Amino acid sequence: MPRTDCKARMPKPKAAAPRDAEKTRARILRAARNEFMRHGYSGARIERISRTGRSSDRMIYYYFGSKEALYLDVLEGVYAELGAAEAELDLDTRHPVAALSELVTFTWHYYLAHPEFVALLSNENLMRGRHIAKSATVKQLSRPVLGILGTILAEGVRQKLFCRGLEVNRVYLTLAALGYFYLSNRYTLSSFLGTELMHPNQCEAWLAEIQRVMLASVAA
Amino acid sequence: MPRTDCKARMPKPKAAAPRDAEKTRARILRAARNEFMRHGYSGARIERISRTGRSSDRMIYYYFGSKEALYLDVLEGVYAELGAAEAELDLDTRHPVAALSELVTFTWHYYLAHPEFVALLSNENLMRGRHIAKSATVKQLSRPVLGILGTILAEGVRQKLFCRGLEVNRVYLTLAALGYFYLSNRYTLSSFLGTELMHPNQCEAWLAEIQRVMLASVAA
Amino acid sequence: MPRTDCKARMPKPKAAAPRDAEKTRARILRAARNEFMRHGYSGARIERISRTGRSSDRMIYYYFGSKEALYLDVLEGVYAELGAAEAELDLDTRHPVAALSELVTFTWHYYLAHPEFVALLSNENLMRGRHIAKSATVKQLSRPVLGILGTILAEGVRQKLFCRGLEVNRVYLTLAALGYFYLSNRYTLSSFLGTELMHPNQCEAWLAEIQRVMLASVAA
Amino acid sequence: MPRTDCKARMPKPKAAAPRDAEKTRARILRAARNEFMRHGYSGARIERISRTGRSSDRMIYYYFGSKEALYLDVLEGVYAELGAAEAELDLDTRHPVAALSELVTFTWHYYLAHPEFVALLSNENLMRGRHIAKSATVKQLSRPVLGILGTILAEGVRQKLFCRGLEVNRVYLTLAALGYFYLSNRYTLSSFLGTELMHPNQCEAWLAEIQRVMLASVAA
DNA sequence: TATGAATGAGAATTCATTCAT
DNA sequence: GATGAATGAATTCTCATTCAT
Repeated sequence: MPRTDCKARMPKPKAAAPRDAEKTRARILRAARNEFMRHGYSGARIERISRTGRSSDRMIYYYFGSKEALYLDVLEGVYAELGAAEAELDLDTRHPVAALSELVTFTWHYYLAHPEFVALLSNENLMRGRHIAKSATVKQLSRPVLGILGTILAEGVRQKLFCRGLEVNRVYLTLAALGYFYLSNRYTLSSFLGTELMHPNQCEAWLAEIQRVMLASVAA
Repeated sequence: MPRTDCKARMPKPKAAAPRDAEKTRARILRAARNEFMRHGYSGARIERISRTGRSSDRMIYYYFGSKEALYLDVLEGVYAELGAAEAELDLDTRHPVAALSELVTFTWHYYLAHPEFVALLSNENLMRGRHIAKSATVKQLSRPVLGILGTILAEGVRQKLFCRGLEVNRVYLTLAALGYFYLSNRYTLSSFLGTELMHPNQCEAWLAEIQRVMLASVAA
Repeated sequence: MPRTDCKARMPKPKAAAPRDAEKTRARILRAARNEFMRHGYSGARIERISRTGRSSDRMIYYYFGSKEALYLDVLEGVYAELGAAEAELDLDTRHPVAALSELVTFTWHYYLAHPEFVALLSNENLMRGRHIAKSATVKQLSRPVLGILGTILAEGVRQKLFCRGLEVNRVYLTLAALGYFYLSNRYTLSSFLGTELMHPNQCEAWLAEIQRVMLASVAA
Repeated sequence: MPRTDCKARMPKPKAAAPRDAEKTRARILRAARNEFMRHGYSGARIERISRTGRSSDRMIYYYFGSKEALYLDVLEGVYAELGAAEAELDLDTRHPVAALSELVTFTWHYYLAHPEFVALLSNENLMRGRHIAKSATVKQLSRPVLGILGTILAEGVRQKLFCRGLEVNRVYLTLAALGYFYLSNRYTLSSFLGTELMHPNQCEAWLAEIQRVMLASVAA
């Protein structure tokens, strides 16, 4: 039982006394996002969050009320950001192949750049969507991506580039699955496949593969 | 007083105290698998496991030594079972399309029938593969599937049914991703897509879609 | 209902929950010292400490982090107190015999008045100095006694009262051994010798004996 | 939380199946002596004893009944051995100085060769002689040393080599203290004095010092 | 004579949360 | 808006000990 870190309260370390509600709240939220990503809901520790966020346990309760509420806030934030990013997508649906390709790229890069999104979603699913079911906010968040994809597919069919009978939900599922799974399961996959999946070259190659598969699967 | 049924009860009212090491160990293991699946590593409770397994906390430590060791044992078991199932696959590689299709079906049904496999793998990845990295056993387990798939692809190319340049790892990733993601993320997906993904019809339809995508992606 | 004395009691019937960190910490430390003295490290119980210290198990971890850290804190405190007491010694080294005699008396009385010092040291030695080795603090504590004794001996030699060739370390060892052993081993000794060693008369007599032996052993 | 040693019960390691009551008992006793020496009563672990003694927890209860009874057995053994060794002392009391010197040497070497004696006695004292008080056996054990020492002192006085008025108990206490303390407190002393007390040279020198002090303290 | 399985009481430690200022 | 002190209910794990064979 080595004494690596000293957990005992020492008299007044006093590092930063913010006095700025917004910033404190934001720091906590950022720290929480990181903590929940790394450890999941059960594994996350209030104390670690408050420490990382240079605040105190007490403040977390002051601002968020409970661990669960904080978690929900994080979750909603992560969803909202994705929604916002999707809303900014400006695809030229007149060129369905290019548009689809761009959508694939966007999705992949989003997952890649937002590991916390992937981790939090996986965690939420592990908990059988317990929190997401509760969140009114998440349900109201617009996820325009299905609409966009629908438009692309329709135009593709009209231009006889894409085959008929494509279901937007299924195409989206394929698109998401190919990007998400590669990242969410990278640890066990690396071990199984013996490849360093996160190496930039590998990532690029995988994006190309997703593109290839997606196009093949919708092609007329 | 609790209900006393016809047969006279001896002074030991204990639920079950069988002097059978193998069975006790197995019951604990089964209970643990279920608990870790439902709650992840951190959320799992030793006490719940011992209760479900009709044993005691103490016996868990007697047989497994620690929560972590128990978790590892569960993980290894789940892996070993998949390996064994894959080893029993008997595909006729002379017909590559049918063989690939069967492999897809097998994989999908395996995930579907073994939610604990999906959940435990997701959890392990959430923990950044911490435990799997430690397990010598898991690394030694044979996963013959890559070999099988390689043979199928080679034969497909030889018969000019499949396109050249396919990488077995990537094809496998696609195959796994399409099945795994649908199930691992069903809660958030259901909420987002507004579909009841686990309805048998939906499941069947999704298997058909995986088949379609897979074939399209390897077709010559 | 517990006795309600004249002053009206607020809803908190708790024994003592003083919002005074210093006092709480001190109470715990005192209780711990007592507990470790009585039962040694392994035998000591966190729960007993928290009860005696009118606090809670939780607070012990709040302030000290672990049982081991608490033990170390106690040990350091006990050492520090001895160091402080030695530092206050004001011996007139011009009269070496009297000074030595006073030092003997001081040491004996210190051991006698601080059974926790004797017990904790014995316990620490039983554990092969495991904790003391870790403690940076203990090593830095000044124990001026060797210096003082050195001066006394030198002056005694100069005045031809003490014999030449005395080694300060050995003289100190003798001095300490004679006092310490009598107290540390009093239970087995009482049983063996059939004397009530802790009777005040016996104690006084033993001090006289130490004086006699010490003087005889340094006399010219 | 590293998994250094595997504490889980593995199916049948089966190393040695003694089938010799006496030997098994003896092995357990030896292991117990070692364990109690190293860890004290509270710190000692039945399981470690059974492992070291190549037996099982169950056997300890079979032969000794309880941890406490085992401890007592060890304690009594250690005392009995000392008594036996003292009984074998064959000092020529006609030469009191030489005889005293021999007794000193014997005592010192006994302590040096039997660290378990020193440790167990210290531990017993830490527990305020709780067990020794209970043991009828220990009380009956003859410790002839006081008689021997008495004879030596009387003869020394008769030969005008030793001073009058010496009390055998006190002389014995001095003798024991000087040897015992050096060894029992060697860890804290080493740290304080900065000497490697257990180095053979140091040990020899200390024996010489004890001789010197003893002679000086009894000399006429 | 021996053993593996089982147990209950307790041990240290953790954690989210609330109180008082 | 902020903080340090305090808490109670768990939670993992340990330990001496007994049961059944």
